[in-house]
Amino acid sequence: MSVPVTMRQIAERAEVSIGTVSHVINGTAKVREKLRIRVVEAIRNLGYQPSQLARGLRRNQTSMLGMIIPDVTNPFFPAVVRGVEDVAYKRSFRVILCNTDNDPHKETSYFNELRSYRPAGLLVIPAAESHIAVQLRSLATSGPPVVCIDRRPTGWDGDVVVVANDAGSYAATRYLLRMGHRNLAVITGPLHLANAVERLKGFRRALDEARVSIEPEYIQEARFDRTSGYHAALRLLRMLPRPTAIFACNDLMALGVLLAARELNVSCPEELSIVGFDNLDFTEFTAPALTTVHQSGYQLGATAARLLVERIDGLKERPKKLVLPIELKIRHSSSPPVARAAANGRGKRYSPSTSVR
Amino acid sequence: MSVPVTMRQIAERAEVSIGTVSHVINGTAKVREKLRIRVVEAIRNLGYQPSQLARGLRRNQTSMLGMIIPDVTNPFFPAVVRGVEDVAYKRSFRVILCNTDNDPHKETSYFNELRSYRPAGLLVIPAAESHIAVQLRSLATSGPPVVCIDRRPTGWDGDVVVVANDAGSYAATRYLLRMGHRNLAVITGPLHLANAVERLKGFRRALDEARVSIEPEYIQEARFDRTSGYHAALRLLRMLPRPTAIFACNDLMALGVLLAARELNVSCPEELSIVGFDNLDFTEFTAPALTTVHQSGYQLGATAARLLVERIDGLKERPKKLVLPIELKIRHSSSPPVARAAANGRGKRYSPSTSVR
DNA sequence: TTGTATGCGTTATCAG
DNA sequence: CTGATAACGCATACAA
Repeated sequence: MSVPVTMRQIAERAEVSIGTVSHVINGTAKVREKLRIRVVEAIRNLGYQPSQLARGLRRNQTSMLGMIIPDVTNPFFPAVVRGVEDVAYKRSFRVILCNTDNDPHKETSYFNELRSYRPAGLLVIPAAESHIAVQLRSLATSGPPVVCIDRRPTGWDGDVVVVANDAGSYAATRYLLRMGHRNLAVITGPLHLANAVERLKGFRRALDEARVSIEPEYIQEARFDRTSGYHAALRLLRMLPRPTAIFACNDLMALGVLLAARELNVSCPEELSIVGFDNLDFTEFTAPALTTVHQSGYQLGATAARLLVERIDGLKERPKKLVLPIELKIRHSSSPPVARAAANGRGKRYSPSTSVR
Repeated sequence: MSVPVTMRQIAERAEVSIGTVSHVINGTAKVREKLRIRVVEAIRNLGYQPSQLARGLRRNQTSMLGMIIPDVTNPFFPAVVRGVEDVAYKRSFRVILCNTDNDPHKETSYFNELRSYRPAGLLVIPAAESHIAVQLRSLATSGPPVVCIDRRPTGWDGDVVVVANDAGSYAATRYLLRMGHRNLAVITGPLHLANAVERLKGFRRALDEARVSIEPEYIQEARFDRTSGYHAALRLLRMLPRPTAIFACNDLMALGVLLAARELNVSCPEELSIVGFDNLDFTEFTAPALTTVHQSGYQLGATAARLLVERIDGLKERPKKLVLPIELKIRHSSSPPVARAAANGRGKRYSPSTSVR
């Protein structure tokens, strides 16, 4: 029992051929009940566990789903992983997770290595500077099916599951505008990322429709993390006139904004409204609680996994682009601009009685 | 180029035998420079990628590290994963992550399946009701090395990396006692978990040393998540006399306590001091910011991975238990008890002038 | 229905 | 140093 038990041993134990054993395991041929039982018992008794390595080699396919993500530590991704996990597990696929650390080289190396394990399918959330599209295409015909999540790498025209980024920031911006803000700033993600671009686009669209103009320096590009959001906010909050509202294109950056505001003694939401994007757990517990655009990481993952499984099952339709809906969660980091903001030089739109609450 | 290229093809291309190719790839024998170059070029040109499946089958060992964790979604674990990732990657091991959803069955099935991929080593953070110890032992001699992280499953006497749980809660409790609290309550994790028990033990030890007694109902067992922490806090806060301080054995539960306190209009820290454990990111941003016991998930993972790699390299010493240090982070959810608390019937230790701030 | 034999892509053992 | 060749554990086409 110390050395791994193989099919041969259970064949001997059950006094059948090794081929028969394989058949009862895979249900690939009818086996006389008597023998079947003997085989099953032998398997149980010897605690036999088929070698995935041998099986995969022979079939040229394993039952693993490879999943490549930029950073487990980013609080948005774990929910996506869970979504994938749950639907994969039901279909008896196992998911193996690789963390690229947002490093394109690591991404490439994981990608290649993963492939050589012959996974049934691949799920990838591209890294920031990902060049993965070229490798992805190379296996478009021959390799396992791939679906990209959350970000579409430039040059990739296969399956993709994303959220309605554009609609999300559009809704957030409209909300700010309706409350009377005219001095809006935005902190975007890295603009070589498709989703960062889309979020900026939604923001601009809302502004254009409302015929509100924006100074170029009110558009700050950051890296989707807290620190870069914090620094961008510092720059913004020192500008004159100071923006009365900042839309941060994800919650991590919104948190950075909140921290910067605290540091500069700019009160939120009285002097500064902040809106984020993602609806991460912590947004409920910051002070004040963050208004944000909700997107479901879990649904993102689950949907992508479902699509991937369909592809594995042989779905031949042309590449799909699935877009998940978003929802604006209004909490306490946003309010109408108050007179104090007007002191910065813009017109007064509120009487002094609209005081700080 | 559409079908995977094998060693045979690069052997033909380089006009050498397949064995030679293997030798240049693995450096397992000296090869004449001329041939070596030809081989290397062929590999580059054809974009050859060795089949990990075949290699693993032959060697009965792959270069994967299997990692089993209860729940990616639990904010403490991603840091651990990152720690593992970083040291593994440097040694050119790839880690494959499996999420058990805290389900012992899933844990077992992942464990067995993982084994059949012949990973070089296994890292496991046992699930709550884990019975994995028995399977772990079965492979103690024959299977790949295993190191357990964070929790030692009952019955497992192999390698383990944990934090100084006992010392952590001891420090937290002493701190509360020194500030004058005498009416302490604790919310523990599931008490079949070794680390939950240790944290409770540290709490008790501090109390015993200070000769402060505690009513049994002031010790509430919960499940290490926010919801169960919330409910436990609700129960606690309705007791008379009401505790003036609650030590929650992890931050998620501490957050639950904070929420419960808000709901019941019990102000923190004036009427209730809260101390957590873990020092998750969000603890800095709650209102008030949480005092908590810091433990480094990253170090936990990195240390465990280092130990595992040593074992893979053949380290034969007897099982190690590595204990990582902790550190108390004092923030704003804790303060000396005030007179108001005394209204519950306990002695007055503070003059009324120590008012609510 | 069941057994036999071949090959999946490598590595490792041996001759040469 | 290099080239055959035999496993590794399994699935499968084919024979019986």
